[in-house]
Amino acid sequence: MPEGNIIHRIARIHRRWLLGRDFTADSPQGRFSEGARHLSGRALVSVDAHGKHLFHHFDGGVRLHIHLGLFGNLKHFRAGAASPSPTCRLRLSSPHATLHLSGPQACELLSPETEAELRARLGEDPLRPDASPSRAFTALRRGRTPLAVALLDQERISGVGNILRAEGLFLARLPPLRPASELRPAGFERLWEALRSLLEDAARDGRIVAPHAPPAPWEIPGRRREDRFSVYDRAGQPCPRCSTPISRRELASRALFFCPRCQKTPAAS
DNA sequence: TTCCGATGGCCAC
DNA sequence: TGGCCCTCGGAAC
Repeated sequence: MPEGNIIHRIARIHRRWLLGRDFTADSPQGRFSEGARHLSGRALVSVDAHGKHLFHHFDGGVRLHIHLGLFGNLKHFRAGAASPSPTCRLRLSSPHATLHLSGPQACELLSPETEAELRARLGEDPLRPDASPSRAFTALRRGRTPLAVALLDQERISGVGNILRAEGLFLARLPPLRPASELRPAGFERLWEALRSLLEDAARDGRIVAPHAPPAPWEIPGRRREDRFSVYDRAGQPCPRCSTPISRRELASRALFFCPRCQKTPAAS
């Protein structure tokens, strides 16, 4: 269940282990049988992540686009693969590794033109080396929509989901409900750096961990997932900076978490 | 065993 | 704005 960090992590793993390998493809679930036939027998040429989207290019110019959505899951097996679940949409197998994709929002083959159109609509991705903070700043400030809503708009900035939005705004001490147009350069710089470093750490470690979180390991009894976060999913619990109870509210049908005190003013400065 | 919510996003109204 | 899609882990019985 992915924000951009997971997508980049997957892309890095695939680049390291799978580039140049020949794959056979099938669709145990049957919903991607036609596409799998086109992929089968081809070598993986490149893997790219942009925001929450994955682009795998195979030889012969075959392009696979994957978007995991809310439920999608991509498993890797470097040796003996488990048998695929009945919902496995796409299985890619080589002697070196096997991938099982289930529950994706998108799993499709794209023409070069369609892929270009899709990518042109995506905003700056803080994890991409070609990301332009100044373009992101301009895109984010467009209109009077609340900053917290603008952050989830993948056409402005891509890769940020509901957890990173909450944690990023908290780290940058920005008021989530202020109009995005009021965001000042200093506030944006704090936000961009917060998102970039949260994403980078999470892409490396495989999960989002806020700087205020207690030290790992996370698997010890009694510890809950939300202990990794500063504000996300922590309504009513004390803010790690000022001990004010964390607020939760519904915004555009997504839950928003923030500290009502230290994310108040000095506004978007 | 059942049920519900979730790190997303599309489409119709 | 609401409905819908897709899957699954953990909470609730």
